[in-house]
Amino acid sequence: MTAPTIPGNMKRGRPRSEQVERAILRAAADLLAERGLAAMTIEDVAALAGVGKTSIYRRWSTKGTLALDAFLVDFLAAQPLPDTGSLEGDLIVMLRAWVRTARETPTGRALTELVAQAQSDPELAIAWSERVVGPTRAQHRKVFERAIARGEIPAASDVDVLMDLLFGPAYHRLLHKHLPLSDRFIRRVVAVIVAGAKTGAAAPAS
Amino acid sequence: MTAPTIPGNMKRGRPRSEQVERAILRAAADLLAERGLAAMTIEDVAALAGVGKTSIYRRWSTKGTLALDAFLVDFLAAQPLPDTGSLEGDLIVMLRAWVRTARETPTGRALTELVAQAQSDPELAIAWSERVVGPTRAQHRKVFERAIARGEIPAASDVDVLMDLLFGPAYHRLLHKHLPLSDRFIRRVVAVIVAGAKTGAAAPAS
DNA sequence: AGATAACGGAACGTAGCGTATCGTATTTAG
DNA sequence: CTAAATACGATACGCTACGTTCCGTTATCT
Repeated sequence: MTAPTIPGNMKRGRPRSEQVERAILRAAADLLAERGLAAMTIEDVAALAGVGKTSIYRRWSTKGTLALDAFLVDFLAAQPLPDTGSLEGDLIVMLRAWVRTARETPTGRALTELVAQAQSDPELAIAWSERVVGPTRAQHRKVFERAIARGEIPAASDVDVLMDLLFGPAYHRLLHKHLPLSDRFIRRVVAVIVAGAKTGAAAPAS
Repeated sequence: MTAPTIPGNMKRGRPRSEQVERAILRAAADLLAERGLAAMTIEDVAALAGVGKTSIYRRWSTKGTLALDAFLVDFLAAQPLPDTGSLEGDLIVMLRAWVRTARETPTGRALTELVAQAQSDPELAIAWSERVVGPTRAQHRKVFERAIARGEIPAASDVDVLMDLLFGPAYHRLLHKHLPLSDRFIRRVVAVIVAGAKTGAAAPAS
């Protein structure tokens, strides 16, 4: 875009400081964990990081996308790709890890607020979809594909629907808070999905 | 509380006007449908209703609870209690009605924003739980209890989990927008739940 | 050496919230 | 009929936080 020649290293002025970037993300992560997204202000992030607001707005256009970056690495790193040998075992491990992150870690508590913010911030909605939903689902898909390869569930199973059946109820309880995300809940959700999938109910016929 | 005597009609000054209340709710519903919750301001509602901001704050403490009242009646009225004779038929009717309301009606479009707002508005969260989630689930529960009475699914089935399996995936797609709320999605979600429930996978053993 | 761009700091305009204060209108109690 | 109580519309206010713009300074590339 900017350079018609070699795209390597021909930017002119002072380069952006990686140290500044790290300080901003660190401060944002701390404030996010401490107060939540709604109470985290850009001015506070700048003050805590010891930088000017300018340096934040130069890198992130909205509060939501900054929070997403502060949230992203830790969250994704906490989502395992299990291989217990059975679909049921794998799904329980994945759902337990998600619930544990969402409920017990500081970064996980930002989960609900980011989903909420994405409803009125189009840029965040796109980033959320591309950088959280996409990678997460790509990883989960592997588990179902291994189950298909093992012959546990029909090859024609609608994996997208099965993934929604797995995490939809979990997000549901997290966002509506009507019932706890208990381990019993996890086991029963997985049991119904696995039993239903094995009958071929998620396959094209229906 | 206020009267130790007859609680009937002993309030002193000028009573609140029902006409004002209706005008506020009408204006709020219109602006909610037209612009969404985030872009709806209390000042606009007051101007459109032809009332002072005072009259709004006298009745509702936050923007969220006002929007909830403007949203509530129409939404609940659009959720049927079917009796097709089979669990699968009933669930498909209910989920189709929910999806249709959420996707195609002006009031339904406020659904995502209300859930979002409830994440940072404790009063709205309580009201949402009591006035939307509670009544909705009470109605859905009847459908599962009829299926149990008919012997379609085991009597010990965890109906709460089954209801989360039904609406969790729908909210999931609505909020994350990663995939469409298609009729095929509805049929497959229901098929997996019914098949899984019939095997007894939602019962206490698991 | 000179051009370029990021840096921290500060000031600014904007928006919308929720509160307070007015004079007016409506109702009940006595 | 009078007085107290409360709702009414209107307006002004203080507050917070956003996102922008300017400044003089600093670092890097050609």
